[in-house]
Amino acid sequence: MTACNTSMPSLAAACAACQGDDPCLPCSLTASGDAAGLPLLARRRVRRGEALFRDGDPCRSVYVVRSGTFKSVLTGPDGHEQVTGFQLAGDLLGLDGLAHGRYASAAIALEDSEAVVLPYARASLSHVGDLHELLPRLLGRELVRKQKLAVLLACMSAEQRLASFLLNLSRRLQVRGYSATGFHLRMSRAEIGSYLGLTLETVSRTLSALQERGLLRVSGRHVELVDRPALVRVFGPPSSRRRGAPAGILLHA
Amino acid sequence: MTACNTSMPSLAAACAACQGDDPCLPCSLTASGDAAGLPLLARRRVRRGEALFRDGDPCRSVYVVRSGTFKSVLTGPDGHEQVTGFQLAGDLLGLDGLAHGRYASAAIALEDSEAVVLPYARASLSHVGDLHELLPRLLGRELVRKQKLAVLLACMSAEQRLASFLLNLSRRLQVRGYSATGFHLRMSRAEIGSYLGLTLETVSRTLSALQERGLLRVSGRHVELVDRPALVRVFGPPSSRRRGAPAGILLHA
DNA sequence: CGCGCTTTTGAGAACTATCAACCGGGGTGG
DNA sequence: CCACCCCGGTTGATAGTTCTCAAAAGCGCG
Repeated sequence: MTACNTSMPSLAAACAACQGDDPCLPCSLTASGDAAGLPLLARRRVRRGEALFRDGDPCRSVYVVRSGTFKSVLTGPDGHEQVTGFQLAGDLLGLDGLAHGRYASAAIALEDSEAVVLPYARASLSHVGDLHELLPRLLGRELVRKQKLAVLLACMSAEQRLASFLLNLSRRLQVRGYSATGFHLRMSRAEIGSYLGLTLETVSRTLSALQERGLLRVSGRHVELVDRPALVRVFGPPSSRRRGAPAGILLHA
Repeated sequence: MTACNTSMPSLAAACAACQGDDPCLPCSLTASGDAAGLPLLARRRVRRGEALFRDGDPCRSVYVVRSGTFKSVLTGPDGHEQVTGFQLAGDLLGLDGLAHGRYASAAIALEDSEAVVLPYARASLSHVGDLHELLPRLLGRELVRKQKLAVLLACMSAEQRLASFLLNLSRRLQVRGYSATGFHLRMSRAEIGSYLGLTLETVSRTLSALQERGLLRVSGRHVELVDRPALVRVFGPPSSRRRGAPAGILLHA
């Protein structure tokens, strides 16, 4: 793990979820609110299946996942759900509410989870280190991620989407101190499919196919990445990418 | 056009590109840099095919399109391009550079264009009204747009993608004072396809099909939206959406 | 222990990509 | 001035991927 080059020296210590050289909200924030002389930050416990907030709710805070897993979902009038993201410990939630003052998506806990509340009133924000400083960078990072997701959806095959998803998840778990090769999916096939623009059957079938080829092993929601290089090579031959997608624009990179 | 509820009263006047109730960078900014007591802002002229900036360039400014049209593109090592967006007058460019200090995408002019430079040094930004205040909202808005694009790519058919694209373009042109029913496409079929995750052949075919059904008329790059209600109805029957996509999550909404 | 939900697997259909040929306009150069 | 070429767009035939519908198996949970 590389150093955290955030502009918040008071929060820079003990940054465990800092990925690469990106600025980040250090884990110290999620671990103990009053560390480094910060004011105590409220937390919210959310049980599996419950919502941290719903789309349409007025946005008065953004959140940092402290523990557990969330999914971000858009809900249509007909009740159908579209998953727009999965958030692990250290990830931000609710940034899309900054646009119009109302959350654009709901945050649902995929297991019993906890989140730190970052009130978005200007006065409160100034208290939280240089969050005000940092916010554009964090938002920019989310923007880049959504952009990568859009590219993935625009030009990757089902197999490539799944490989990208698993490699991305693997890396994020590793950064948090979990195994990079064996892990437990907290989301259903249907949720994965919704996120990746595939049906749950295609997700299941594609996982089976990857297993058949010896790239990984799946048993229900447990996944073992057996042959990581081969998984990366799924994107390899430029001709295997649909519509000449730029390489290196991958979720896991 | 509704009122511009920006928090920048000094810039709120003469806001022509303000869409709906979103906060915006008023056209006054793009029209005359020194209006409302602002410092003169630099402009850059970019000729058709030229780059305002390229991916990888250090990000020291964001831009507002003053006139013309741009495309945002990611370029792979193999030279293939992936279009990630189209920007018209008043739209922002370069926000994805705020993440890591380097632009994630290049901005290429689709016609002779001009852009206002907003230096991103803190000192400079403070000069530009409350841009510092406004930035999170603008970024949030971009985030929501990219999210909608991802949803579109995840669960819409080719026909729905095209309809969404055209309706969105129509609305944006209308807001800028152009005809909402007849307009000129500044981008090629290949660029549209790249953006929408389709091949250029499918774009062409789908446009022909929509014309065949009398929903629009196309001749090269000229488009006439003949039956707008029918175009909206393309999304209508929930069963016609792939994978139960949430309605109302459309680009043109 | 049975019920419901998730997952797997199959067969067929639908959609879109791919390959290929053709058309048309605009600019270039003879 | 005209022929030619190049580029963008259109259209056709075909193949491939993914969706849809369907049934059965696995698993957790009351």
